[in-house]
Amino acid sequence: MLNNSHYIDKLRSSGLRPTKQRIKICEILFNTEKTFHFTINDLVKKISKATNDKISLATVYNTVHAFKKKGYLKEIPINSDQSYFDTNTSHHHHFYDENQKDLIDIDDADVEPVKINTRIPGKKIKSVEVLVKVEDA
Amino acid sequence: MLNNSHYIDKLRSSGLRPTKQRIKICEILFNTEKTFHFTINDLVKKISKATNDKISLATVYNTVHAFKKKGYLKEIPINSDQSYFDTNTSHHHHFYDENQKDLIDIDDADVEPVKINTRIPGKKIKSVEVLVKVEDA
DNA sequence: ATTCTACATTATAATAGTTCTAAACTGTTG
DNA sequence: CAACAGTTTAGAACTATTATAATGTAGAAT
Repeated sequence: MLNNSHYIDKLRSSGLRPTKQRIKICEILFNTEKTFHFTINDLVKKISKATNDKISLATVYNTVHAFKKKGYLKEIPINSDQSYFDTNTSHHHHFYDENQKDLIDIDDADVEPVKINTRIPGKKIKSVEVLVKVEDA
Repeated sequence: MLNNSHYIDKLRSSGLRPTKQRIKICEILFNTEKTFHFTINDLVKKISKATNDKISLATVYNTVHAFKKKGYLKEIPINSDQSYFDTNTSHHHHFYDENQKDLIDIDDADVEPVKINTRIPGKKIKSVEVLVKVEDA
């Protein structure tokens, strides 16, 4: 168990009360060196491994959405039966392995900037996401 | 009611029996000059406008999936509460208007080819999809 | 510190899209 | 035509997600 004061400050400063559920979820999501992708279901499993006090499913959803809204998580647009989230909020694209149903980051240096030479009048670009679907060769 | 023999041939030659439900759905999806995007719900509405003999929801799902498998439709990867399909199966990317929840084709000439300078060993690229999310300016 | 209040959590119900089931039906082949 | 495999169908089942409403709790006010 590491020092949680960092998460407490982070939560408080973004207007989220540092409840023990949110702190626990912060530990699971942000205590790692490497960023990763997960579904709600993945996260629920990680939580039940990491603690004895279970967190209700509704809270997991609420927390993930709150973190997404605050920019601590990104949702990755693939159409799957469930939503994928990414703890790496920096700009980057993804491979999606359709056999393994696994998401893999593409280092932004490995993608030439995507140039869109057209616009929708009255609209501004919010994001440009590249999804490279791969399958067994 | 146009000449359906074209659809009948097309279906038969791809190993799908030309049932009246499938022919009707072909008419709705492929009789237009312009390609378009739709959800299952959109398609069900179109069908009920176009015919009195209703087609069961299960059949609509079955047919759309069969057509997708045969390459007559493409599924567009956005995470929404429902799946979007595209009758334009040629290579192109999309704008997604988050306010209107509307998909708009991007002419392939308006996008510089996306270069991915990395590979996953043992995997081959199946598709490269760019989704440009836009919102009210 | 105790009380207060707005925000959070919880179990559960509700919802919505999609898939499954198994019986009835139909196109195709022999 | 008979037989069979593929197809359609209504409805049930399933799954991810969201809503509900009661209970709990963090932080501020007293």
